[in-house]
Amino acid sequence: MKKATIKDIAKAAGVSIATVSYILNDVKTQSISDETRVKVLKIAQQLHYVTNRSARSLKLQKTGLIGILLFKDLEPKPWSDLNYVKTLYRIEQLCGERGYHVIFMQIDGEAPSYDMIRERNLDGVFLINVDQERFATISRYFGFGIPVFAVDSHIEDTLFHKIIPDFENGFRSANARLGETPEFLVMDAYNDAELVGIVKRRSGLDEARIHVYESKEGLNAFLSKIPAGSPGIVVNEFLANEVLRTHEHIAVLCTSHYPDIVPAKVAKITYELNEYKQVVDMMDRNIHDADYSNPDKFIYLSVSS
Amino acid sequence: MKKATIKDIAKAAGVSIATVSYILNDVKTQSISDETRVKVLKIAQQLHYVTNRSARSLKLQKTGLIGILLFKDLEPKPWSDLNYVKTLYRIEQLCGERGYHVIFMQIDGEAPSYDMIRERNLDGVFLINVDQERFATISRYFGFGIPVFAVDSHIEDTLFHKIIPDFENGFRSANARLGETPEFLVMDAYNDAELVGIVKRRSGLDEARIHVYESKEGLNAFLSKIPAGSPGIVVNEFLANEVLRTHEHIAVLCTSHYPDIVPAKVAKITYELNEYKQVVDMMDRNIHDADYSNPDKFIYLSVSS
DNA sequence: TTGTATGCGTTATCAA
DNA sequence: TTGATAACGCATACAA
Repeated sequence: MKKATIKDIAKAAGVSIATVSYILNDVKTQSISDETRVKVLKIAQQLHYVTNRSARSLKLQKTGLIGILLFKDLEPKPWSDLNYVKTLYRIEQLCGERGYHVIFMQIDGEAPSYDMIRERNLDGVFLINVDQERFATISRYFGFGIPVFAVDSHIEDTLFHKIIPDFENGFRSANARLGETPEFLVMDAYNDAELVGIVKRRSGLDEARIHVYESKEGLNAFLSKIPAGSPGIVVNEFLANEVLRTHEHIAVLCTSHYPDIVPAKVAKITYELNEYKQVVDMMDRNIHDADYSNPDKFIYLSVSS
Repeated sequence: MKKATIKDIAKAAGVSIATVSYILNDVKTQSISDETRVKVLKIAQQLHYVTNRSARSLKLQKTGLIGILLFKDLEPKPWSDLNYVKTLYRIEQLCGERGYHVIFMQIDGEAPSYDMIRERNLDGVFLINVDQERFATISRYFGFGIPVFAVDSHIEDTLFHKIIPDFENGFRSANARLGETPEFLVMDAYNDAELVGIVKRRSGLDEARIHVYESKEGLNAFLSKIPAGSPGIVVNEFLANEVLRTHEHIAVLCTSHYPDIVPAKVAKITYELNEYKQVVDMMDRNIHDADYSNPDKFIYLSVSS
């Protein structure tokens, strides 16, 4: 049993292909008699018609496809997957609500091929965890006006949009929750040196008081030099439990969106995933109006209240 | 700057469209002079030509698209995401190596729309965590000969392939590692009642000695009735740490592929993700030879040695 | 209010 | 060894 096409519907209804297309797409500039409209719609349903996206894409030069490219960590941390998957879920859901379908692809190894992006004619792209170097390579593959968003990455580039947690307000809230000025900061290494620098600067703490996580041993060595009871801040909830063994007076910035793993009594700053709604809307507009350009190149995930 | 097409190459090279297509696709039945071949290939590269998959799909009636549909849990557990994402990564990678692209979609809510499957003409589909009921609905959407694989689900259906951990050998290894007969079993509730039943039966333990996890409180109530020191088995590494507080003599079946979260001293049974290679190969063959049919409807992830 | 005809970029059949 | 050309299924400008 082959799939029904517009032609099949037209034949069954005794009308032309064009008429069927008008009705199915609800084209406003055409006026169709109610009689033929209901007839065609009914037959379409009977034949289980669905539109063939390959054909439609070819015709419209729009595929309705969004790429989510995940750049794998060089040395993966157990928790990074959780962060990424949460982002993936959120974006997929929002794209789905707007009628887009999502192509998911991991970027791995030294010389990955980005052909997919051009072969599939993606309407928009999200890059998760991209670092500066690979970004330079990949950015040559589009820039033909398709909207690109970098998530959890900091890119020195004025052309593309970036989405990162609002560290500035995050630290402000953390300080407020601590009640006193923090004396140390423990943070994740991320994938990208730029992003680490940003977090460091936003924290307002001296370099000497900041520890970038590499290993449990390194972290413990750092903590052993901090007097017990000193107030501190931890960026990334997955590092919090380790710190809590020795230092209880901390506030945690839950940048991985899994606050539940931190004990309830600890001060937690969580982030909204709601900003992605704006982001996907922005992308949507960008796709429809080729000349739409938005000056907000930075989108910050806001601190939950 | 518009994207170059075969036509552009043909014009630039002074040959016909057909010739270019033959060369690019390396069609064996055609013989092409070396001269034109290198000329065309060179121009194609200069123009940064990539094939337009919409057009190719339309013509070939094959899209090179594999769907991975993730059925969200009704009450999600924090660890289930980790399991799913691991599977997603693995399948995407294997599909990518074989030239397929992956469409990822979450299935959620009461009345999800499965139109994507038919609109995009997927070449193959993986269902993750599907339950019996939704499977019945979705199975009507294909069955037009496209290969379907159910992962981490147990479906009463002889038409489709299922992939689940090899519980039988898992329990056998666990028993061996314990050194004595286990006296209790703690396991995850999964999404699907069928799968729970399977695990229970394979364990060989009485119903009264089996606890299906619902909440921490329930688990602790169950454990409080088990004498300390009794040997037991835990299915799913994410439950292990909770059990370990009171019962140390356990063996853990790491069905979520994150064995690292369990302390090193504990007996762990891990599963291979290698079987997915066979699975994707099977799918690949299925796609190319429409009449290929494989009798092995069950694929078990094997226990690591 | 409806129909005809063209083209989107490919692949593949047949002819040259 | 190459080239015209007909589909694939759809959307739409233009005719009727």
